[in-house]
Amino acid sequence: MSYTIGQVAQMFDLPISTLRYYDKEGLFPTLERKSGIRRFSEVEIEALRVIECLKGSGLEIKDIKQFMDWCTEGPSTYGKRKELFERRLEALEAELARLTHMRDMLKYKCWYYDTALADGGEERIRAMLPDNLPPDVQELYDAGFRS
Amino acid sequence: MSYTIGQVAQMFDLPISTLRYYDKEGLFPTLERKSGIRRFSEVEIEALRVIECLKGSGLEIKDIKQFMDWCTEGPSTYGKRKELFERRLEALEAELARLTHMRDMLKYKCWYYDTALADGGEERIRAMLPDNLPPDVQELYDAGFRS
DNA sequence: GTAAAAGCTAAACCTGACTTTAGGTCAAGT
DNA sequence: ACTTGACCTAAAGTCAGGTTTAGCTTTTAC
Repeated sequence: MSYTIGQVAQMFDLPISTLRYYDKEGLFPTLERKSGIRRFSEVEIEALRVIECLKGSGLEIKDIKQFMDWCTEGPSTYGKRKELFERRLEALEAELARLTHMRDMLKYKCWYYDTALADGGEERIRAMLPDNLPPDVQELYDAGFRS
Repeated sequence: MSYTIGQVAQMFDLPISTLRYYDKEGLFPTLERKSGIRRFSEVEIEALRVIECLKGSGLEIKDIKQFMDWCTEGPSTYGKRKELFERRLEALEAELARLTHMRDMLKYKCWYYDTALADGGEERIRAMLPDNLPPDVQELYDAGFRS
């Protein structure tokens, strides 16, 4: 069973141009053609599932291509694949920590403008700073800034 | 007290070109000049702290400019500023959820290749799928894919 | 007073991940 | 046979967020 590019585009809700772009970037190393027309098999469908996943974790196209090539190359590349995921996991955990911090900052800003709006001015809040904030807001404050 | 562009670049460890770019994009609405040369005051220094923070939370330059303009405009814009931060907070929480899911997927992939490497092949893992994984890995599996 | 260092602008260039365009080929239905 | 729709390529365009370049002017140090 094989699919045309249009069918695959529908299945994954992707523009056709994106599929052609992925192909051009080498993400479907074993993609076959019949008189010039691409025929996507289960292998490419599976590859696309992988691509969506890896993309979502922040990998760049060239790294995804590298991974695909390693998969084609066989068991001798298990180590490299593992390292790729380990590096990505480390980067993603750092990003999660950073974003968690940013979320606290944003919560603080929401509280700040909520209060300013209720007060009609920033004077009362500023008088609370930096040590007389409500306890739950105090926790957020360290992530904050002053504008 | 005022600073030259070079001094500010050093303070924030930013290229001079970036500061000029921010200025061109309108991020320093009250920046003064003396015979053509920029003089950064405390206001701009504070603006830069804000910029770094907002950028880190994922705001685009044009939204940061909007925020700066609202700050210049005064208390009548508290509501708009609050909404900006609320929208950003919502987007960031969605992103955090997504990345947490991706982290689990990556953990699963690390386990997968770690095991494949120890086994010298994927056969044993594949025989465990999808229901006979170790309990801690099983938790990660729902986030996984098959390659 | 002069030379080097630091500042200035406009405009072109860069990267990543696509998208659009222009012009041509292939396949399916009538 | 012919039209229509789906497919093809190469190359150019897009967007964000800068960076680089070329050619000036201003400031600083001696």
